[in-house]
Amino acid sequence: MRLADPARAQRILDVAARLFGQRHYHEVRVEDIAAKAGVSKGTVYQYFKDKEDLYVALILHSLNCLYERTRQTIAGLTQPEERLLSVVREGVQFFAAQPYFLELIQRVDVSRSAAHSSALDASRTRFLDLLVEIIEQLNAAGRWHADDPELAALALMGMMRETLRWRSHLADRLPEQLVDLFLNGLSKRTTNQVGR
Amino acid sequence: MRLADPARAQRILDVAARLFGQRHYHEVRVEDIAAKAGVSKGTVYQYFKDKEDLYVALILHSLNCLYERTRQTIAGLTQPEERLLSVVREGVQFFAAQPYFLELIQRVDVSRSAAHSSALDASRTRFLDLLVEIIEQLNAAGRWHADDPELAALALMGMMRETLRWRSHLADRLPEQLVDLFLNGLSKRTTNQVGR
Amino acid sequence: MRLADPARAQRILDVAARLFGQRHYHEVRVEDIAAKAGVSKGTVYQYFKDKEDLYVALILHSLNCLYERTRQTIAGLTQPEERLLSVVREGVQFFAAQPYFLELIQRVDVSRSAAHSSALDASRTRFLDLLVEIIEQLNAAGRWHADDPELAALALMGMMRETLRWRSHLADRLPEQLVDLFLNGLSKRTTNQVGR
Amino acid sequence: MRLADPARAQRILDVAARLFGQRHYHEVRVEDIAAKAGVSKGTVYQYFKDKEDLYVALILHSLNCLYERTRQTIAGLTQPEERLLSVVREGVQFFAAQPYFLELIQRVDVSRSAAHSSALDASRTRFLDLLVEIIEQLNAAGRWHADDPELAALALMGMMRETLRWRSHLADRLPEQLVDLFLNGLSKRTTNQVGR
DNA sequence: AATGAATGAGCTTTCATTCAT
DNA sequence: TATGAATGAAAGCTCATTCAT
Repeated sequence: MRLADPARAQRILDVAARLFGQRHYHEVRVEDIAAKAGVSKGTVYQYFKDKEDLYVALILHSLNCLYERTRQTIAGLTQPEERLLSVVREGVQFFAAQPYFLELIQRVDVSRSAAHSSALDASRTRFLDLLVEIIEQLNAAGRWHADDPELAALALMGMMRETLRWRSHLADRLPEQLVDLFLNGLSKRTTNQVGR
Repeated sequence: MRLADPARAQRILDVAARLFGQRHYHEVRVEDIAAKAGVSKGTVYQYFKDKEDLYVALILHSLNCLYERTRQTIAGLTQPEERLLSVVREGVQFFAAQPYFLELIQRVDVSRSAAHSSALDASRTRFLDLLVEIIEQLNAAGRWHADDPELAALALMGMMRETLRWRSHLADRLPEQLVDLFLNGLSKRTTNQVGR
Repeated sequence: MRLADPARAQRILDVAARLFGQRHYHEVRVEDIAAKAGVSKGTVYQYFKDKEDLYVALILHSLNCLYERTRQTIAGLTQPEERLLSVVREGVQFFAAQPYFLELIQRVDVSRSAAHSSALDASRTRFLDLLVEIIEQLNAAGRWHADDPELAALALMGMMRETLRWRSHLADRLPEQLVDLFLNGLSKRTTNQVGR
Repeated sequence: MRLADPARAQRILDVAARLFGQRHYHEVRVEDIAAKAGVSKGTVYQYFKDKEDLYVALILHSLNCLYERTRQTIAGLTQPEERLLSVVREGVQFFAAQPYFLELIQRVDVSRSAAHSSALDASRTRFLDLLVEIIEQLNAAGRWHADDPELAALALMGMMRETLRWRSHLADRLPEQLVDLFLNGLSKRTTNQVGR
């Protein structure tokens, strides 16, 4: 039934994204989602098996959007530094536009069902792998070096998340600042500048 | 009369810390906390006004422990690089020992009460200020430079949080790795090494 | 969808009236009301915000019924003595039919909410004013005299309440007896008889 | 154990009288009574079997005080009119001094235990009989007439209760007003005046 | 298909009562 | 005897889910 009316399912997802971002899973009532989406409670259950199903669908859907968009953006770029900046830009832009989603993603632990858990985990890993890949390209280019690319990727994600959390209003310059910090740390460099 | 067992409140706090770390606030039942602490529901309410009070007390208590411990540790150190490493070490150690608490801290948003909110915020800010202070000392020492110390502090916290979340089993070398990454980024440095 | 059964709210009110009359507010469980009304707990809360809301709705509804009925009855009567007897008759009949309600009315003090309190008070005052009005008509007619009409009205209400409380089984002749007592007291009168 | 320390039991009763008068039985906590009486919860249970026992003891005790005081006062009076006025005066004074008690008495229905119920009923009846007796004396004196003395007694009690409830601040003149109303009703009398 | 009334398990919180000290 | 910490039954209320219409 999930496909009865895609536009309607999308509207439900949109509303859910907003509400789940504002309050925690257990604080958002299915009734509220239905009301704000302009449908009835029963309709929500026609498109989604249950509340958790809606929640997981929402996360997977959004993560997928971000992933695909980012993939496309970096496809046209050759320099790993440019790719890195693009990934960060996409991420910052995406989360700044949907601030609630930042919270949402780290609440991946709600799920009880194994199927859901692994789907979520796969989606997360896929995005992380994108970062790891780019870091390995940085290594390969010989201008930078990361002993442990995955650790570096995690660190970068953490930097994005935490600064966005408290600095979302200053998101404009954030990507450059973050990439600079990530690549150069606090070293008093004279060269190796990135991002104009 | 039966005398108030001083260990009892602590045991409740300990159990609560574990459970709130494993599951979300709304998924932890007061009854479970009581049961696992070996007391009755009523006893929990004798020590804490309500569930939120217990929750906030827990966070404040733990944050305070971490803060005080860190404060003491860095008191004896003169080099800002050493201080930085110590703070990260304390943080990593603390959160690795109580993994659940990592989740806990970023759920500071539960509280509806203004009093609680500000207390939590103050506690968070106090720890952040510790980091900012050290970063400013790094600046002052002339060996490093951060344009925006608070942003850098946030970034460092994010790095710690995210890597710990997924690498808590490899916490041993983490502090050095993180400080290296934070100070030097991915630059191919020959000098400015930290952490032995 | 299942259509809202208009009789259902009424059935809940009826059951609530009976139970709140038999036992005190705090001794009546919402679950019992639901069970005796043949609905579930949740249904009660669909029709009424909370227990107090149900309670207040109940009192206001009943008081209003009594008031309207009484107003209509006396509208067709010209003699104040007849009006007085009618009011008492309506009151006695109403409370004899719903004995529990007598208790209910004097428990108007449950409400903590200002809105509820004033609504209840207004409803009470409105009925009292009806009595005061009639007593003033008795004064104006010149056949009777009350120094303090409101005090007299209160006294009459007290007489009704107390006698009904213990004599509800003899409610038939009560209105005439009460009016006689109220108008003539214990005086050994030869004239001024009322109530045929 | 009820007699371990009469002064202490009395203090508990006093406090209980005040609290039970201000709020309903179920809204007064044993803990509050204990605290305001300056004893511990356990001590309350040393003097009274349980909460209901305390409650019933309180009512019986107070009713008894009123009864005995009234008995003594009217013992020296010969005219039934004077006796009547005295009874009303005692009642008004008693309830005006302890306004909470007015509420308390009509909450005699809390008790589940048959023993308690009958004790309370007996106490109530005893006071009512005092009134009935006086009314019969009024009849016997030939100056007044009540067809149904018990009904008249009930009516008088209701008048007292209801007017006191809303006019306790004007309790001074109330006894005379009530007795006048009770004896003469609203008749435009020229004689048969009572109360100076 | 869509609705929303109805359900009832489940949660927080209170408080009379007990009993170890 | 006095205490008050501990208990746990009980009650109010919520909300995900169902299903008659």
